[in-house]
Amino acid sequence: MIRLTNTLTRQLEDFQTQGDTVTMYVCGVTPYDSSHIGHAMSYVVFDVVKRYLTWRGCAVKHVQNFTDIDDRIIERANRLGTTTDELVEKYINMYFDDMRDLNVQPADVYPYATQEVPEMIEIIQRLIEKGFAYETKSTLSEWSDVYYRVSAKKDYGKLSHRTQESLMAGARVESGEEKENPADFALWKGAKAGEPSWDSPWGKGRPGWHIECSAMSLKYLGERIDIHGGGEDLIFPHHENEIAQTEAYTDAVPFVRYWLHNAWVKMGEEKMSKSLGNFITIRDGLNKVGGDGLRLWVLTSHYRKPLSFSETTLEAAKNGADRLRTAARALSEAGDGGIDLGHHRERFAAAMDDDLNTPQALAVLFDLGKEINRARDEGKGVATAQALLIELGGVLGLRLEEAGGSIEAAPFIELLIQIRTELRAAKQFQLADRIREGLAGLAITLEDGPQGTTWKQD
RNA sequence: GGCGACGUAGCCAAGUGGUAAGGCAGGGGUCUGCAAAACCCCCAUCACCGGUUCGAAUCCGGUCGUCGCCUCCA
Repeated sequence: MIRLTNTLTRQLEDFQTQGDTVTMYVCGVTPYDSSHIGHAMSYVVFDVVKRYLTWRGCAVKHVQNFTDIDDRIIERANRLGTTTDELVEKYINMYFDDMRDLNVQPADVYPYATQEVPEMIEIIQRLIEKGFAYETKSTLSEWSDVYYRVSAKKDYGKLSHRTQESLMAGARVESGEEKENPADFALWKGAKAGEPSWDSPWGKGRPGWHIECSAMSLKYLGERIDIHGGGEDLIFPHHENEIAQTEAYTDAVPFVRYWLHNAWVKMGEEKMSKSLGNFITIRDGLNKVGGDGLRLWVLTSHYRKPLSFSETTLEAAKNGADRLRTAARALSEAGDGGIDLGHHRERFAAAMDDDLNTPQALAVLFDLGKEINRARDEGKGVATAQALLIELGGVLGLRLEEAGGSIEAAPFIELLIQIRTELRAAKQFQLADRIREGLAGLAITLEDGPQGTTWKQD
């Protein structure tokens, strides 16, 4: 039985699906800049959720949005003298490149906020009709804003576990906004001069941030979904507001069965974030330690605990990934090496069942790797055990079967290895070493073993 | 101020009542043409104080410290 911590109840709950297919909605990025390794953490975590559920026999339908219109995008496009469309396209492409190299499986649908505006308008209209929203004149725009009326629903605050009173005390009101209540939030923003806008019953404007996820999850996954995920910092206000809107609109409660949130990446003692400027991009991380290295770094810590970033922890993860890869790839005859494979498989599943305890699951992989190495040193065939290591590593999204990096050069490397093997057999060690050193200069490491020579790319 | 999380070896990090997983780094060996890898061995009593218990890192109370959300944020 898989158990997950549900943010809504703050409890570890048994995971049960409502239908044949698990429906999962994950909040995507706002593509106005490169993604940093904090984003990598989130998408790796939910990729592992999906891979694990799939491994356990569930079909999963995964939807992830792109917020392709918002203040930051407009501001940045203006500053760079480009259009919001061009800016967004550039960073979405970059995002897909990052995810590909991180071995994150693509979502089934990637809706864009700007392409779902009619659906959002329909929801907003209905919310107004039902008394959950109201139109007001903004002093910043010639058109109207529409706000969600927080006081209209008594369970507002249930996800973040806050009372309406405490929220009203802390709420901020931008100048020019004409809200009934400081805690009310925008469903629709009247267009200011020069902003991209869409026609609506309230004039020209654009959707508020939260409404897109309500519209998209409804459209692509239905009124009740199994899993909704995202970073911890989205709990309030984003997900709180999503619940309010969606449940007010559909009356189907709960809108989401399991709310899952990952903690943040910390730089030293602080949270890594765009606004603090203390981030490193996914691309930088990939260049330093590769896809498996970066994934392993994320998964060595539990997803609900802050993840420590430093050059040292990143390097440690890379070295750990190399260790697993060595065990998985060493040449060997068929056989289980006398290792109890079922036991390792069960331990792995037990760790993952327990709220996705990836640190423990990884410990199982390292144990298995050690047993493989030991058995192989004793001359036993371990290919079957290696297949299990690769399979379980694959559940975590690791690509242990691959040499790492680009494999276009593989045939040439294999040829050099063959020549070097002949040179060594002829005791031409100087020439053999020149080949090894030359490859080392190209970031290719050769390792000689009883069964032959293997290589890996750093 | 409200809500929440955390404090485990040099570093990262599991473990939530029965005498501390795993990884990285480090030290010592074995193996190897050399190297790398691998293998073997070594390396903590869990922030502090008090309590409950036969027994606590794990439960309760308190102290100190750190961080997050409450405003855009994965």
